[in-house]
Amino acid sequence: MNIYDIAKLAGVSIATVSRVVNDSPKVSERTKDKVRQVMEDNGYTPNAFARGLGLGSMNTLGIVCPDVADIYMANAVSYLEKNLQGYGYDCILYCSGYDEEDKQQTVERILKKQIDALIMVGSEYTYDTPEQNGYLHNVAEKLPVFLINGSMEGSNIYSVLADDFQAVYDVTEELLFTGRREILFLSNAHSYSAMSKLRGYESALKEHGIPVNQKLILYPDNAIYATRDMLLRQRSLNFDSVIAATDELAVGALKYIRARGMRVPGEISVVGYNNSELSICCEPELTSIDNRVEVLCKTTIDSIMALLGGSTVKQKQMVKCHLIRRSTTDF
Amino acid sequence: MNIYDIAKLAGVSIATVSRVVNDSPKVSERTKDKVRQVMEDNGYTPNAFARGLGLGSMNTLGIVCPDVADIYMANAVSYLEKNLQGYGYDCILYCSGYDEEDKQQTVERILKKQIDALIMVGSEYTYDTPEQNGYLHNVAEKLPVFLINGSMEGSNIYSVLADDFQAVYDVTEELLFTGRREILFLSNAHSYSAMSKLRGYESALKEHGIPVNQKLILYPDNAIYATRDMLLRQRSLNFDSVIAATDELAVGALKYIRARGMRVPGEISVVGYNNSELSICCEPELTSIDNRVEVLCKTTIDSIMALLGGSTVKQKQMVKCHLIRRSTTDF
DNA sequence: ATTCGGAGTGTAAGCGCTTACACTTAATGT
DNA sequence: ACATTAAGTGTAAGCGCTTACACTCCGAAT
Repeated sequence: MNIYDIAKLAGVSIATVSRVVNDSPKVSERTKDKVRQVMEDNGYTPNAFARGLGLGSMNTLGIVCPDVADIYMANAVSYLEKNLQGYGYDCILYCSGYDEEDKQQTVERILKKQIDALIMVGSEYTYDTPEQNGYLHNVAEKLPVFLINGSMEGSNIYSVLADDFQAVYDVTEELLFTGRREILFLSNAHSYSAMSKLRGYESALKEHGIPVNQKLILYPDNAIYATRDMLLRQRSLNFDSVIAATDELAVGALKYIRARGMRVPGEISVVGYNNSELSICCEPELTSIDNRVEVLCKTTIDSIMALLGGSTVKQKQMVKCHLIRRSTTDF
Repeated sequence: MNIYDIAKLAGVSIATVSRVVNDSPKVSERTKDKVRQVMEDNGYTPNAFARGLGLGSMNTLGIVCPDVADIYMANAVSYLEKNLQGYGYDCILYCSGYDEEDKQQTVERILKKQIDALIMVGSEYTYDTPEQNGYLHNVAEKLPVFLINGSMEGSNIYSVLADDFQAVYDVTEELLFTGRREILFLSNAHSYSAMSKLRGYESALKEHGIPVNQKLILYPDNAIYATRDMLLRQRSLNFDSVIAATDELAVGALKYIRARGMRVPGEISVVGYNNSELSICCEPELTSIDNRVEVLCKTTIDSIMALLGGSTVKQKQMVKCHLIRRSTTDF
């Protein structure tokens, strides 16, 4: 059943059928009704490939993230998909993995699809050196690339970032104000946002004349047990508070603290990041920095729509984080 | 830059270029190398729409779930996407919401895309009456539909289910064996798998001569605080154990129990469902039924590939659950 | 009465690819 | 030496749609 069949059945030309499908104002209401009836009666759906060929677009975006199983990314993807619907866009999801090679391979796959724009969720897609940049620039040559929490210079590349630096700077200060001096920093990776957080931590310490102790900066795998076990393996590690780059890391720290029989926040304060479901699941409930995925995603969507609509768009936008105070801190 | 340009530059016909793109054995290696070189030099990517038009497929599947922000579904989607990659399939993700109307609308959107098969994650896509069936059958007329945790009769519809009935039956028995008699059952919905779980609970009680107390069957929203608060609102609710249809509900129960100052599992045992990250995040760590998303998804993928490969496939397959024993039960 | 213009519709030329079929070589068998 | 075949390549006809352009009406303007 194709456009010719419908045209024949409705007694019109294919051009008219096409116009009805696209709700062109050039067709009289009477004709529209007639054609629509025939389409409905025959369960006709226009062939998307053919439309894509003719129109040059199938109204599809790509969303890439290292892994949707990660709560944070799942939230982002969920928000993006649900809100892109309203604009008539569908989303192809790519889980690229964390591995450089896999990420590149994912990009190859994406290039083969005819996508209108690409959204990359996660600071894992930030690169400093030109060689690393390479593959993303290849993509950007063909379609606009939007980085959420990632940052990269380049034409056709746009980033929306949380102000992680400031958020960690501020919370570090708060910990200092409540008398904490040995603040353990748990990072999840060497990604852009992880680095921003770390710099926020270091800057605040320096600002207040506290030397940065490298032993207090750890990089466990981003999982609860992995973090707990790594901490348990450390010999003679003393700290009176923890800032973690994700809630998983923070909960891992809580598990460690519990294993050592210490009190939270009495002996050790803990601050998590992302304000995920984990932060209200654990005991005591976790003070966590909310980097507001929804706002990040909303901003990104607005930019995409503006760009696809022909407007020009800011290449870099920043969103403030919020500190959500719960029971693992005494401020 | 299209196939004609490449053909001209390589000094061959477009048929040959096409054959090279599709790695046809009918082209000599020498010609392949030459054409590939030209393609590479010019950064040529075949137009996916045109290929789709010609081939009748773009190797794309649809994945629908109510909401990827839900950890359980995020895990499923993640597994599906990562493993479908290897077969050369990309996935369009649809978050349908829980609302009937929204689900229907999602299906409309899906029908407009040219997809090879549809995977629906979640028992929310189960229907008993023919009228409700309607819209899913419409889809199934056009492409094969695979339900993960859903169940529906119909041609071109395939379901892969966890044996939730047996899992809950068994764990209910275990609770009875350890002397529990007032088992609170927390359900998340009236979906198919939720019903299976409930029937498992009721059957086990009946089997052991314990009357089913309807007051002990509750349906909170599937969120931690919502569950806790609902329990706090109940007057004179006594129970010595909890079986929850999700980990969120179970953690909500834990929060309630803590708020009431009771001990787990001493005074109250708790069993969750899905064995998600939450179950190792909370305190004490949660005994949870693992319905093995990976196995469900793996089974589904195998079925899809078999079907698309032309084989016939079982319309209904069942996967056994595993009980993961942690600290909220004393068995 | 005649011209003009706009509304509605049809014709046909793409869009960029796949592939059946035809064709050209060159190798093989007799 | 000639028929036969296989391997490699080209030609052209789709695939199902969009849309520029042409055309036909018919009412309004002259």
